[in-house]
Amino acid sequence: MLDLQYIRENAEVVKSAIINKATGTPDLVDHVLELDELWRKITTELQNVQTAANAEAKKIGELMKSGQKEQAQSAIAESSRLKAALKDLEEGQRTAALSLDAALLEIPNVPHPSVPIGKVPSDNVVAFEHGVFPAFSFQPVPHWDILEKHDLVDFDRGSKVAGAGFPFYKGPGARFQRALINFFLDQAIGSGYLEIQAPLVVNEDSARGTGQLPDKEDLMYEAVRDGLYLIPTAEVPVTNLHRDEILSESDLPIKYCAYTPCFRREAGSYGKDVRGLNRLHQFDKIELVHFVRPEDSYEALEELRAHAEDLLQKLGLPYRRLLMCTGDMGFTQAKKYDLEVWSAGQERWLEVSSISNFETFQARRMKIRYRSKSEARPQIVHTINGSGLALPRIVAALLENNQQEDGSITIPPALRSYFGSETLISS
RNA sequence: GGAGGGGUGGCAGAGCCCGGCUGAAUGCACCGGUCUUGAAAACCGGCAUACGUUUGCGCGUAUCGUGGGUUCGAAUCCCACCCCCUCCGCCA
Repeated sequence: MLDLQYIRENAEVVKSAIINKATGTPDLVDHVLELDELWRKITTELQNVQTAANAEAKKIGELMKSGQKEQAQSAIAESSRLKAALKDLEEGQRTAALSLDAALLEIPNVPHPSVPIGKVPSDNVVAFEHGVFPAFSFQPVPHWDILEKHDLVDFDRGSKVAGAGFPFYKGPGARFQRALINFFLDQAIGSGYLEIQAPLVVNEDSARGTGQLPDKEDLMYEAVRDGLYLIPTAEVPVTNLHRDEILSESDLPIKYCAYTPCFRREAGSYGKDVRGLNRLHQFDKIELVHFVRPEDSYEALEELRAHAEDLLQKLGLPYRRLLMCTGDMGFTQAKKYDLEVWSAGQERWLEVSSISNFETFQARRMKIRYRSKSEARPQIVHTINGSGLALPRIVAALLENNQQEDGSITIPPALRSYFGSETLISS
């Protein structure tokens, strides 16, 4: 959610943002400004009447005390008349506020000036590439063949027990996951993050706070009876951790890392995009979250990005960093990077991390503020988050890139102590 | 599941029975100052949030879990809902 005053003062900027993000019509801005004006008009009038009513009530108290009953009676009559007027104004204000809030929620975050303007994925800028593609003396196979050969993941029984996209990981497959989780967490802790174990369900307020509601409810599994949502990412509970709080400036920056399973309905996908581990309804991810002062947020974005890239480098995975264009970056982000690893068996890039600066967009909804020494009022923090990292596609890329002619898989040195051996072979 | 207690400012905690003098005592934290070589202590002053309005000082409105009601007037009385805590039971 953007600051209303900002929209008033920067209407054209916000309109361009809507156009560049292709997320609605710029008329929304005018609509918001009209509703804002209406709301303010009603509010001013309402407050004037309230002032009169308050004065009258106070007068009555004094008259009663001094025994001037007659004057008190006429004041009571006047007060009753004001009260009737208040009712209509209050109703009008409420209606105006609801419309205004609803319209405001339709306005996307404004992209940072450094974000390229574009509409489609091909407009994203490849900002960085690292590593070399692995060379093979044989034809490398996609990871689903490897998973089957070594019996690492059981998709069919997962389908039976839960549904498509809910696999069982078995033996070395499960162990490999656990190794990655521990490796990622230890790396994050070493970089100064505080480890968090978060609830895997959140309430409606939390889902709204990070922007999953109102319009992305199809993304989430819902426990209707209890009004809870299964988290689509740890970003939701971890960012909401400080909802409705005023932090002290000395608390910042706050950096959390959290491992959680993530649940996504992801309706409407098909084909090779969802083959194997490429896209699942439940997957594991380590999420990194920063709460920072506004002036520090772009530095923090690069810092978090570097932490995520460091993991890929330590795993020896060739990857590239995309700077997402306005049309492909999402509603709530001000700037976003995607990290993609090269998957040699499928010969394609797989997205494994998405790193974004939300500026005040999330924090304003959640009322996460801090007391600043230089400002009289509490300031809204900036939030930044990114995956560090999402497991399934990392598993896919590691299996595909490190496969050997004899069918075994070489484990990257950084993971060996976690996995317990140098190679993965059939048990 | 049974019984009881409670939700007040950054935190702790009065006020509620007996409605107006309470946007709210007091303490802590925090900020500024005096003192000090410096710090601590002591002392003095400031300090809820949001919105509206104003060039500004300021003024106004709302907010004591949420929503509704009674009343000229509600933190305070009534109703509903949400949440938390304690004890007992059950259980990993």
